[in-house]
Amino acid sequence: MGSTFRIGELASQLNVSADTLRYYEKQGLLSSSHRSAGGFRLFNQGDKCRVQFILRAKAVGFSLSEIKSLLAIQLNKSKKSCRDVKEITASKISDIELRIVELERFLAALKKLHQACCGGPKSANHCSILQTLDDPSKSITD
Amino acid sequence: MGSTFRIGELASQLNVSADTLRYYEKQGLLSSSHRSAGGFRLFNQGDKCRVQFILRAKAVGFSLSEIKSLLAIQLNKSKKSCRDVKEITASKISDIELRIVELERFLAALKKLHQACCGGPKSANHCSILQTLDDPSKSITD
DNA sequence: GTTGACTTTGGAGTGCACTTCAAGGTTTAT
DNA sequence: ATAAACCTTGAAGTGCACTCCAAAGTCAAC
Repeated sequence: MGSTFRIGELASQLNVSADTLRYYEKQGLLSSSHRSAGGFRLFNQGDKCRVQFILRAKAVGFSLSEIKSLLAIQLNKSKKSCRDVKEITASKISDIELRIVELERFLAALKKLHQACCGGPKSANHCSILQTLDDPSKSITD
Repeated sequence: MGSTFRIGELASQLNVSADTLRYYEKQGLLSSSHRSAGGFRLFNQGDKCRVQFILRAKAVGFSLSEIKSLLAIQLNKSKKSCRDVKEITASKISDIELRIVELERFLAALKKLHQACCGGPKSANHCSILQTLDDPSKSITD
């Protein structure tokens, strides 16, 4: 229940290196408060959840500093008001919604391409993402 | 119709720097074939579409080398068979589908958080992404 | 035909997210 | 008590995707 792990154990459980965890700590994404008598870092289940959150956030493309600000919603909880939280979340929500839309555009294009190709050994002259996806009227640039 | 632009014009049209376009060329994402008599790069509408594709792909999180392989579906069209294309697209499709799922998980968590917060000036003690999103049973790590 | 804005090249520098290294100190197993 | 496996720190190194620079060449306008 109240079990703790040393850095190597947590690292292997989460498929990251101990160095990476120390790096996250240095960047302020993890705290370094719990230590053994000899100075070894001790992590608990809550720390593990925190790291898992970081890894998931990274997997969907957030930078470490963005993740830090997401985590800060909780970290500075006594300092931030609900109004702040509502603002931060609203901006992240539209962020993510936009990315999902773009990803779905890609997905549709790739699926179209996937179906168009016969799958046979003939040359792929009629297969091109550019032809399938490109719609100059919809530019991503601001 | 057959109009061409120099690097600075294309760059400003697409909100990137000329250096970035040269960098893409150096990395093999753009060709350097069309030049003026004096050696200036000349881009056409097709090149512009290609860069727009690169920017969109980057925006959803593809690395330049991934984008290169996506573009290669077309570039090497005479060398690649439909079978190759079907393989490449299939793997990218499941890639993107996974990312959409993860993004939607985040989105749901953020929306929940957004609603939970009253939006008032009170402290945000009950607002935390970790509490909202975390489900240790669903790890993203392989 | 010269000014000024633009372009060329190669090479160096930047910020991010690690990764590796060296020289030690800690823990556990025997 | 000692070996083996683990941990500590700071600092240097890596790869990616630019970004900036200098010294030169090109182009359009006056």
